[in-house]
Amino acid sequence: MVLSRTSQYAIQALIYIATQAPGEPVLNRDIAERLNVPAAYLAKILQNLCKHGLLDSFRGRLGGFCLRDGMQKSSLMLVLQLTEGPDFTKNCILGLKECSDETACPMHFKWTPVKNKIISMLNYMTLDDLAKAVLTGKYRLADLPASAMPAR
Amino acid sequence: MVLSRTSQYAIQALIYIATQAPGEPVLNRDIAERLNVPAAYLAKILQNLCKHGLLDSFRGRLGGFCLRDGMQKSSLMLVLQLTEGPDFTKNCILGLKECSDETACPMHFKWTPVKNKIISMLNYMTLDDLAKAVLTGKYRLADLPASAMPAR
DNA sequence: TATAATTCGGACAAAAAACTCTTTAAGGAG
DNA sequence: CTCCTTAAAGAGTTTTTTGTCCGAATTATA
Repeated sequence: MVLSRTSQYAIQALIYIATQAPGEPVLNRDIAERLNVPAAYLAKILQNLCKHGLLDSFRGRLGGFCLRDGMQKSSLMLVLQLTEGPDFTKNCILGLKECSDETACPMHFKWTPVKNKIISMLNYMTLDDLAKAVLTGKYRLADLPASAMPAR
Repeated sequence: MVLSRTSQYAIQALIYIATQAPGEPVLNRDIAERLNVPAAYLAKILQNLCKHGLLDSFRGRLGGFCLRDGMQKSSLMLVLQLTEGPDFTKNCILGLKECSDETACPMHFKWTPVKNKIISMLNYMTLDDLAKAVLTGKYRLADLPASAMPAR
């Protein structure tokens, strides 16, 4: 339901970076390990976020990724527009090319208000908020690794 | 956003069948043409819906597909559980294997109420309702074919 | 300057989703 | 019984998404 793996990885990684000291580059390897996602794939995703200006990257020793200045306040909507495409909220739930108040699919008027709830939620939540939530220790950013699973 | 092509085709086809005279089998070919979707692919989808008891199918002359008795009242939720898998509403938006009120991802408590809106909408809408809406002529079940596009 | 650590970029591979083709079985009508 | 029409079933193809690999470029430090 709802998000591609790429988007999920992107959001997780951005939140993780936002929990770290700002200005201190975070290693792709560390993020991947922490989130338990494939490092090489994650690297591609982070590179893409760099290109779009959300992250800064640094090569060589002491390199890594960090949030570009000000981007702690980015909404999830902004992130998803980068990973899912600029109009991922514009699509008709039944896949019609044309679906608007004037030329509506039979679900349109029921779906639109629900979609608007999703959109406001995504606009409302920022990386900062989510990072703060994680830092309280009450929330999980990734599944526990198998090694941390309780012995059955 | 939200649904696979397979699910979209399934819903469109079911609504279309529900708009036709009950008990009169509808040809796969006709549905595909009407909805402008690949016929061979649609056939697979309809076969699957048969296996799960939503449709009845008949071979040979006068053959085709029709809604199994009573299934006009099926909710979209039921349909989607067949096409997307039985717990497509259970997944964490960030993709965590474990995400519940006790072990929550940082989006969990914001996402859950929105997800519940989606779920009630899907439970609420039935094939019958949607078919009736289409029959008013105010809604479109498929994009206009290129041939029906206004000359530029 | 040499070295080690890191991202970058491109090509490649595997898996999943979307879609096609071909053959078979079944049913209705002449 | 035969012919035509239809869905069923299975294998195969294409496209997209996800994931891997490797060599090159960049940077800090010794």
